[in-house]
Amino acid sequence: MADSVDGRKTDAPKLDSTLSKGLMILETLTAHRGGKGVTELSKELGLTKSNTFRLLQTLCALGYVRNNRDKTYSATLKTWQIGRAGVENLNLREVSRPAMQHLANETGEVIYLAVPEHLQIVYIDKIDSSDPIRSWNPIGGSAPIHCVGTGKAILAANYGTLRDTVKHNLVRYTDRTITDIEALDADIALTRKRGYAFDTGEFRERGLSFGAALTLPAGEAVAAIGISIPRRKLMDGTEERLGGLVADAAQSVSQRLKLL
Amino acid sequence: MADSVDGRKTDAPKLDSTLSKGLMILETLTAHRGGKGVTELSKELGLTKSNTFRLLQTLCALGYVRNNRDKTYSATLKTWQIGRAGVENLNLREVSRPAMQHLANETGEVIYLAVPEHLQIVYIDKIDSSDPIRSWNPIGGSAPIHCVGTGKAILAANYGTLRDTVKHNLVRYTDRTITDIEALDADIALTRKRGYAFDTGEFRERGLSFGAALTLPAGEAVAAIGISIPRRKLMDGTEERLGGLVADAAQSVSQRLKLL
DNA sequence: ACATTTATTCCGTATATTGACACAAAAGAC
DNA sequence: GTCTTTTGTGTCAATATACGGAATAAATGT
Repeated sequence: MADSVDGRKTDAPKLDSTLSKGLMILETLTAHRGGKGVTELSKELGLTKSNTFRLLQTLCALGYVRNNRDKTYSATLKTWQIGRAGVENLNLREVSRPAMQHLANETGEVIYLAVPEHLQIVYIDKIDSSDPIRSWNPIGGSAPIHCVGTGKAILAANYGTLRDTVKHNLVRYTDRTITDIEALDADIALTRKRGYAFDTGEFRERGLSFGAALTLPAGEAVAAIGISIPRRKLMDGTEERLGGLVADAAQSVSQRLKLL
Repeated sequence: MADSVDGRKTDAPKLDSTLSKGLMILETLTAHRGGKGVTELSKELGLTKSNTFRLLQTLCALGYVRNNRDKTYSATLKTWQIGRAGVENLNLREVSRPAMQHLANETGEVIYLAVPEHLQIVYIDKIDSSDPIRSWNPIGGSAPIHCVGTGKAILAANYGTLRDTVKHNLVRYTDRTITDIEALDADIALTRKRGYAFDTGEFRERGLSFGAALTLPAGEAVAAIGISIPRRKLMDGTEERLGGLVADAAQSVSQRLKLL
């Protein structure tokens, strides 16, 4: 009841503490360039030195962590390798690439491929623009689902199951962020009608984005393709053009997904 | 002394079992497309159903695993996201990209970026060739350090510290694999002399590769750039040309690394 | 040389994890 | 439709497991 906002440090509600701690250590180590010492880690995570030490030992034995010769511990690439297998399994990237490339050529803007995760979307692929002023989300990065193009597109496709969950999580990021469920209802309806989602700077003030969902035969959205542009580039007709393009691209990829 | 070759199933020497089991589950789930049931998992890993169940619960609570509505569990992308941060920290990819792209344009072959990990190298980036018959290592994949171009390049740069370790691990993969330490000594010496490593099909019969190391100011190799080509493409002068190119590329990237 | 910080080991103890069993809810057989 | 089998989920006591504190060792700084 106390961890709804923070959700991090937290009293464990009822979970295997040792696994939990081990993963915390892993997270901490991967997040930090270079190694950390035992003491440093234990303080940071509020654990005993002994405990931290033993956890590190097993993480080493399992190959997730390396013990550098200067007595400092750092994460190996194993975590990434394992995680990558997961991404590869949904070979969305491969299937989506051609359409994304086409979009990139056609628009010259940054193209994203994103999948839903909790109430966020995670970018699993992108094609960069040559424009020096361009969107800066890295692959692996995430954004709230209710205020970016890709997210709203996915939301629109699965609104039945998602509406109630997002309802209480409409966090504000900019003036334009939709924080009212009724406004969201309307926006989603519009999205469904025109076939693409349009984010008018609801997450980052100066960054607009378009999105359209990739759907399985069952109709469920598993990902979305998106285009991001700087606000200043928005001109008459731009919205319709980019929106149409991204919708077409998503359509064509969804088509391919059926054949797998 | 029993797990030096295999290193996998293993008798735990003395490690926190719960963390170990939890990570096993995570590995298994990420490796398998689609979800697995708790019974299936428990059988596969030789654990109790209750135990598996509880571990899954905590993995869910921590966001690493999702419980699908058909009662099956599957890995989320969290593992990957976390691991990715680790890769991002060495922003080698960013720095290396231009040189790799140049190599790709110049040669039309597959270009790899690899980092050492234990006695292997892990591919952290690549640029694909349009050639239908091309190298097939995925990003995130790995290869033995002593028989691919990138690996041997790294080996050559850090031979002082690595020689003794690889000495007992010269596993054979093809007829050409170097399994004799003295032969390796000679090959490494040659590599240092000419500035690039040349793998004549020592890992995969039909796949040749070139490699050159990326070194830090201190002289330590942290990664390598490689070119892979099908054996049939090897002609007079090809070796010198590709070797020279990859050496130059690595040189230029190493230069940039100094400025960070 | 001494003081201080850090990594590593030891060990008795209690807590947190475990596995057998029980129950519920599907799935499948017929 | 009922019965059987399989799967997911909860319970609970037993004890093995992981824990924390203190002791040691190694490194670092002064």
